[in-house]
Amino acid sequence: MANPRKFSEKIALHTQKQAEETAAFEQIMREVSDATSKVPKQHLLINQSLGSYRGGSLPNVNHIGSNSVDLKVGNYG
Amino acid sequence: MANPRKFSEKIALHTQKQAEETAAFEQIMREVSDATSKVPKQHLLINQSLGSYRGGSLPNVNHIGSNSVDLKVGNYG
Amino acid sequence: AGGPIIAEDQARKREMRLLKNREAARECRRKKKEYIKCLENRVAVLENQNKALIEELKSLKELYCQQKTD
Amino acid sequence: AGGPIIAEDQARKREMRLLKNREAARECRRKKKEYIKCLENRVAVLENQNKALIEELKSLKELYCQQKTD
DNA sequence: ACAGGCTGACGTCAGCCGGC
DNA sequence: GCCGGCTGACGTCAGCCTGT
Repeated sequence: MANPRKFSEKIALHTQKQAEETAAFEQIMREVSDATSKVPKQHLLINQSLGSYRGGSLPNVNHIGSNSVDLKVGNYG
Repeated sequence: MANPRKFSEKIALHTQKQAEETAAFEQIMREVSDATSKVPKQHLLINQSLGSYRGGSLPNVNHIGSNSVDLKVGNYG
Repeated sequence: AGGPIIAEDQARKREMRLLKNREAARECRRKKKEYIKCLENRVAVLENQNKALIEELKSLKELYCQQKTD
Repeated sequence: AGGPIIAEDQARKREMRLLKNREAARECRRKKKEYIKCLENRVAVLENQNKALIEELKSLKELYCQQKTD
């Protein structure tokens, strides 16, 4: 049941899990972003220029004909 | 070069990446654990009983003959 | 007699089975290939999310430690 | 004449190629199967690490927000 | 029970690419 | 150049599982 024989069901399970995990990932990223955007106390300092840089290059599985979806992560700044 | 033809090289690349990512994962987990173990200010309250519970069931790819290694994550409490 | 006629039917039955299984094998290979692509893509996505989560954890930890010294 | 002898050599050459390719195909199928298992196991590991990182991020965020109200 | 759909494994052919 | 190792794709056989 957890490991079906048909490839269609395996693909369906993986796409479903990927959708759920991506939703949870984006949710926690937004929550942390919202929590850190509210300045700690009343300091009001703009110290968010460096330290939160997200600019990694994407793994790029096949580079052509790989039907890759949702490979890059958004910028939750 | 990034996508070899031989299966041996593909497996080697994946195992290498997995080792690096596991090392980075364990390192950041230890760092966060050490940072949170030092009590904030001088409150000295033991409020770490609930909220940091890590006891998820493991995905269990094949349950037999899957040669799974490093499937479970450690408890960095 | 009716012997050769029955033999012809069995031969056609066999060819039908082979034809069906031929097309099924093609579709099965296609699905298997698609499944491998799905796994590779899923690995890439999880890899990026892991890196992003680690970076976010580092940033939040630094913020937490900095604020703890106040 | 030497015609049949050359034909025998070519036949043995062919059988040798077929035998070699036979064993190579078996090993290739084995490696492919092992590669798929590797991918599935890697997905499972990344999945667990992802969940653990998200939980750690939640806990640290709560600690950060709680301390921010002091 | 029995037929049919999918898949695992086999052997073969064709093709790519690195080394001689 | 050409030759040999690996792999992609094919058709076939055997086997499992489900629906009838």
